[in-house]
Amino acid sequence: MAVSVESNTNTVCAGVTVLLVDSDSTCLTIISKMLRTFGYQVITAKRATDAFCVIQAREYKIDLILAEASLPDMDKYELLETISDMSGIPIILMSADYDRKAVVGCLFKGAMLYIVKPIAMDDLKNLWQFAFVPEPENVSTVDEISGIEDAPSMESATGVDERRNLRKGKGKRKRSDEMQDDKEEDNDGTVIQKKPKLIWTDDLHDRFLQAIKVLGIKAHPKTILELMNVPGLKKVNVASHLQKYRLSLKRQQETIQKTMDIGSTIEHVASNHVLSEFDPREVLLNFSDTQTMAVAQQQDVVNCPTWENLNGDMPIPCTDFNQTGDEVTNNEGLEPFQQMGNSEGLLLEETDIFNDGDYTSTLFDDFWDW
DNA sequence: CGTAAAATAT
DNA sequence: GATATTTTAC
Repeated sequence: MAVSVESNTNTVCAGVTVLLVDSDSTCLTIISKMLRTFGYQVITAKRATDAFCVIQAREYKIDLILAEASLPDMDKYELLETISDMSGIPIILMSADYDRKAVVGCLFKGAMLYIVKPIAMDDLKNLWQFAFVPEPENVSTVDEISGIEDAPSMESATGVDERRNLRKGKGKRKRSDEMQDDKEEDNDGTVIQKKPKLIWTDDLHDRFLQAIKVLGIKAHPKTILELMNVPGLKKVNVASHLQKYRLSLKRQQETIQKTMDIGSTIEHVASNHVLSEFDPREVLLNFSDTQTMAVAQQQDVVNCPTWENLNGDMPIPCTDFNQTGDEVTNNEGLEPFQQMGNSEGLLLEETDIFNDGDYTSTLFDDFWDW
């Protein structure tokens, strides 16, 4: 990494490679552009897991990481800890909220700097300097001082952990005006991370569908979960999704009934449509390779119409159980998800797509308020 | 444990 | 205001 400190402002940062991590496409684009005008080399990632792939692949020598603090798939403390464990690359966080506690917490957890969005050019101009700050020898014991709870370890790669369930007494939910950030404070002052919301991406949903295809319509959450074999996915997640799935099935069936009542002429056409064979898309679920990341990002948008693209109604998946409810029994020797690789790509809390302008990313609430 | 319904979040 | 997801209650 040759850093040329030239008098030309624009090339001050030449040679410094920044890994930019932000789930928000617009942020990613804008900040990336800004960085490049200063001469940074920029690699982008939309999720923490993607960032980890880039780091671990070591295809690039990354000098600096600039990451959004509230990534959908991992909380900031865990992010800091994981990255410093695996690379020691200096990390700079950014966030739209000016939360002093979060800022200080992140600094104690090893962040070099915490920038509050919106990001200005001047914020980025001198960041390259952090690439040269030597790593501190012992980072431990900081936690005791700061009183910040240990971030969960990498075992739960998705940032989904049980700590919330360990709380004493399930008191009432917090009022929404207390639930600003992704954390809350316990009565002893311990900062507790909230579980990010799980997002059922097309891929995750496909996996769910395939599990159901194998298990039959009366599959139960537990078995579905087992068959799906997605790290970090919880039974409640599946149960909830199953509930919604059944609802949408019911709705479909009802509308079908109606159309059949109206005219018997179209009857057979309609049922043919509904019962069309489930489309087993080729193996697309592997997010663990670096090379698939770009593909994955595109897939999020381009993929076949399911669910999100269908106004909230789930697609009818397969013929095996639609009408009869009979289970499918040809699952002998079937290991449907074996070859799909471990799907690390659990997406939490926020899609990286701008979906029909209904909601824009929270990161840009500053600019477009509702 | 599973499901339905209520609550919350976005 | 709708919908997706979580939490609660049974």
